[in-house]
Amino acid sequence: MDTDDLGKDRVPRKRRKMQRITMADVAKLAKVSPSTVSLYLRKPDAVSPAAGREIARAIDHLGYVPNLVAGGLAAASSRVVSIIVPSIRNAFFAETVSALQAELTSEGLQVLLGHTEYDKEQEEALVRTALSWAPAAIVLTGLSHSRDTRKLLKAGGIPVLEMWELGGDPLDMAVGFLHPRVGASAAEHLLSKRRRNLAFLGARMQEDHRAAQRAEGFEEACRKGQAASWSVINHPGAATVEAGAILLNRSLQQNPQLDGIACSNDWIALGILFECQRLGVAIPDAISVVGFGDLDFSASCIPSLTTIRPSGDLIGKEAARLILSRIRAAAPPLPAIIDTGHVLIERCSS
Amino acid sequence: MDTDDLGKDRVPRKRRKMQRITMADVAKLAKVSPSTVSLYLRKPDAVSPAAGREIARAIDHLGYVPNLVAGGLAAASSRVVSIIVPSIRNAFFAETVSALQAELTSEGLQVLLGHTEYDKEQEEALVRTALSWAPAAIVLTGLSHSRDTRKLLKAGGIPVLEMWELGGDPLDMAVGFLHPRVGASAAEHLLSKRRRNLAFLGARMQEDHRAAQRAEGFEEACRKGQAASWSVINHPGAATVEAGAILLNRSLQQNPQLDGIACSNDWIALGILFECQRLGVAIPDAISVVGFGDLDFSASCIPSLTTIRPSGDLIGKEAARLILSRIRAAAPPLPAIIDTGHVLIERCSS
DNA sequence: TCATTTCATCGTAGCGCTAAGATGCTCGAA
DNA sequence: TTCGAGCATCTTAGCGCTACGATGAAATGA
Repeated sequence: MDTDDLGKDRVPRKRRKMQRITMADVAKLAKVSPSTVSLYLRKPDAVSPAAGREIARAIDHLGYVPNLVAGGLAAASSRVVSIIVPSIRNAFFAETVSALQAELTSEGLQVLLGHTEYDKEQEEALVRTALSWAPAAIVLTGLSHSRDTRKLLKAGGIPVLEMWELGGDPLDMAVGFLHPRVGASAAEHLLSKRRRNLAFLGARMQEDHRAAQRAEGFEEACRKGQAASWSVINHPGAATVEAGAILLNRSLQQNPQLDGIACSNDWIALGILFECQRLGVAIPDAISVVGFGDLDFSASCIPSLTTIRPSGDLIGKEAARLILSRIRAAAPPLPAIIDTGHVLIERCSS
Repeated sequence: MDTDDLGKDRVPRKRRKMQRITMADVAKLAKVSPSTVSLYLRKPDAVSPAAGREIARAIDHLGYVPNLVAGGLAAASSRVVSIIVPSIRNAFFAETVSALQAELTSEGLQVLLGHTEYDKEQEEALVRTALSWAPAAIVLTGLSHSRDTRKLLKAGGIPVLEMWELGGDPLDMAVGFLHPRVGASAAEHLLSKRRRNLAFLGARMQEDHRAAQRAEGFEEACRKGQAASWSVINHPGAATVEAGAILLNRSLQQNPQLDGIACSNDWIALGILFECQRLGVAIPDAISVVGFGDLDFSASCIPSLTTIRPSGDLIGKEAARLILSRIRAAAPPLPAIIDTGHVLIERCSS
């Protein structure tokens, strides 16, 4: 049939013809209206069992996949939680993200991930795009953000959760612990082992200000305790096993009396263990070592590592709990702050 | 009559009054039409410099944040790439995701993350939700998926990329390497070191079938080479340092002649290093060890680890490259397959 | 000179869904 | 019989944006 002849009547614009199966198709097949399908999908109990069965059958038959983009637009909020961490390669954040995601996924929420590489401007850009998705919530790492980031988030009216750090002034919710206390615990432990010449060895502390906070807490405890000498040494690169070896050599050079080391994380501690083995320095006889993180290897290495466990997993779980309760209940924005604390695990390296 | 009718029901429905700043607000302030603003945002070169300046100023002044949800709906495709990996805690995938994301973010694409925990049904559920977002592309790990997953993806009409594995029949694009070849390389290397009683120690191989493939390649090479004896031992739990210790003890018990070990990854290898130190077994004199992964610590541990580097980073970069070219060019769906290969790095443990 | 092309800009119809309010329908009470 | 209440279901108006096609002005050609 030649439709061109009838071309004078209003031709519907050619539009990208998504052949996708829509809710209307399901509705037609189930012999109900689209809104009943929508209702069924959101609150199955609100439709009659008979209609529900029909709809379920139609969905199954057609292989219907709801379009969450359209849903998000209509509902002015999407089933997405945006998580922004410094780096997903970092075992700490990988653990937290993993736990958080497991909890959120089971509630039908998706995770939109971003990493800042410890760059505040990058973070701001990520927050901006995250907001473009009208997420159900935004999770950030730490309490320190650029002024514009704070402004964006305050204007956004979206639940915000800051994790892995406490002690400052959270935008909304916060789950984490006090990093200065971690540094202090390490120092106090070393002092209790009659170590008097201490050092805090950290990496990337110019950017990772949580590590810097641990160093500060360490120094503070040294000052208050009976330490004879103490210092903080930073390696500008990433916190790796190699960095640990470099840091150990620098610190021994600086103070041959050194007998107690706290590390900004367990990778560095492991590097120190290896380097001491290489140098013939006995651990813990000559030097006690305390790590941070309680990573996978910390219990199994030689000697096993005394370390401080921050519970990245618990942070993720608690964060998920707060977010879910906020999303469900639309609770008033009372600042919910959860301190997950830290635990010093004494093993053979101290 | 008409006027009566009009008069009485002109009550506009109360609607969630999003106070959000929209493109129309920007357009009004910049004294252009909304579509010009949209055009400017998508193709800045297509509008006149003068109009562009005005629009940019208006955006800045209002603090306008585009609504990507609406954009995605209108354009029938969102600026999101969905990445599904077994576990983000695994350093391999963390590395790849990180690289992939860095590349995609710089092109304005977001990453929607999911993890399957090596469960095919979980993967199917994730693919389903991923499709609900009408993503610009979907990235999966491995070539092996449930039948429904394959069906969903083929029907989706969305670019699909499978990574970290080659050798099978990809759905669309694939970036990875041949795992059997990795196992074979390890075996050949051990044989070249005059090791004759070999073992492949792996973890979670009932689920991680890429590790199982490496084991198969290892056995195949043993069979073809001059190996006197060989075996494959699996630890059902996760691939950790602890698992390495357990596996070493089991394999020594099984074959005290053992003089060459290949591991399904470097964590296990590290566990073997520690356990050998504990048992007083000299590496590489008594036993040669080859790992897989070339992780952070592999060059620095004692002895430094001979290992096979799979280049998770490169996989991520190449994957991003393929996806971007596909999105931009809407190229015909010729299967693009990239082999990133692997490199054996000889160090002191063999 | 007028027709044609080029270019920036505009008007507007959806994209697929949600949610407020409207509409029936059934049932019990008046 | 009438009236509401209670409930399932439907109608409809957007959500904010993109992309198609139209418009009008300037540039070019014959």
